[in-house]
Amino acid sequence: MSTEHPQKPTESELEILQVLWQNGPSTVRFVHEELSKTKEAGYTTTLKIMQIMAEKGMVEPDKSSRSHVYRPLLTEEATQRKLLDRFLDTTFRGSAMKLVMQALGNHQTSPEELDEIRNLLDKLEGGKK
Amino acid sequence: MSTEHPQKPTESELEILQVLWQNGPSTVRFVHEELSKTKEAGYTTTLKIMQIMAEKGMVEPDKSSRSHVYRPLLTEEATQRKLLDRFLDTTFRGSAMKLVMQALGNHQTSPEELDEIRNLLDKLEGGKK
DNA sequence: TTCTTTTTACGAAACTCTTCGTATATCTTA
DNA sequence: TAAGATATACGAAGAGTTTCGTAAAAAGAA
Repeated sequence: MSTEHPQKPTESELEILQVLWQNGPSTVRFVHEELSKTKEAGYTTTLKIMQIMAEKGMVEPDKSSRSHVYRPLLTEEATQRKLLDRFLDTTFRGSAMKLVMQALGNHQTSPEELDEIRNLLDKLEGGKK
Repeated sequence: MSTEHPQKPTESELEILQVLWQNGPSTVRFVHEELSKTKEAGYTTTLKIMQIMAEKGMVEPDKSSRSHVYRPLLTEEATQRKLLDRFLDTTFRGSAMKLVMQALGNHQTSPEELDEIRNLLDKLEGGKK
C-alpha cells in the first residue's frame, strides 16, 4: 500500500515544510501562525493540508498530546534537489548553466557568497584536470 | 478586460511553449508530434491546451490557413525569469546562492560553461568594487 | 461526386488541490 | 460543574488542469 513514493510537494505543502524545516516539529497552530504572517488562510485549511501531507507520508504527527506535533519526513536538501531537477528540465531544458546565469544575474548576492561559488567552481574544474 | 496578466504557465503549457520557442510558430500537429516523442497524449488534448493558452493570451493563432499556426506571445527569457523568481522564493527561500550551489553540484556542466560563469562572477564583483 | 482524412469546436468527465463549514472531543477557567 | 475556547475529524464545494469523445467543417483522393 504505502509505497513510499517520493511525491512532489505542492506549493502549499512546501510552505508548510519550510516552517517545519526552519523550526523543527511543530503544531498546526504554530505552523498556521507562521503562515499567517505572509498569507491569509483559515486554521482548518492549514490543518487539512497537514493531515493530507501525513497521508502522503511527507510528515508524521505525534498524537500523544492533544495538539499533534508534526515532524517532517522529507529533508530540505533532498526535496530541494528533486524539485530543482524537475524545474531545470521543464524550464531550462536541463541547462544548469543557463539557470545559474539567470539566478546570479537577476538577484543580489553578496561578495562573500560569490566567493563561495567561485570556490565551488575551482573544485569542480580541479576535478576535471 | 484582457488585462494582459502575465500568467504562470502550467507544466503542460510550458512544454508547448518550449516547442514553440525552439521551432518558431507551429501548427498543433507539429507541436503534438514533438510532444509525442517524450509523452503520451491524444491530439485533441494538445489542441485543447493550445486553445486555452490562446484564451489566456500566451499564444496567438494565425487562422488564415486551415491548420492554425500558433505563435508564442511570451518570450523564453521573461518566462524563465518569472518562474525562476517564484521557484527561488518557494523552494530556496530566496537564496540564489544556495540554488546555484545545488545546481552546479548536482549537474554536469562543461569547463567552458564554468568559465562563462566565472566571467559573470568577475563582472558582478567588479561592479561592487 | 462520394468516401476518407484532417482539422477545429464543444462539452463533459476525472483528478488534484484548496478552502471552509460543521460536528465532536478535550481542555481551561470562572 | 457549566461555559467558553481550542483541537481534530469529516465531508463537500469550488477552481483549475488535463483528458478525451464526438460533432462539424474543410480538404484531398478515389
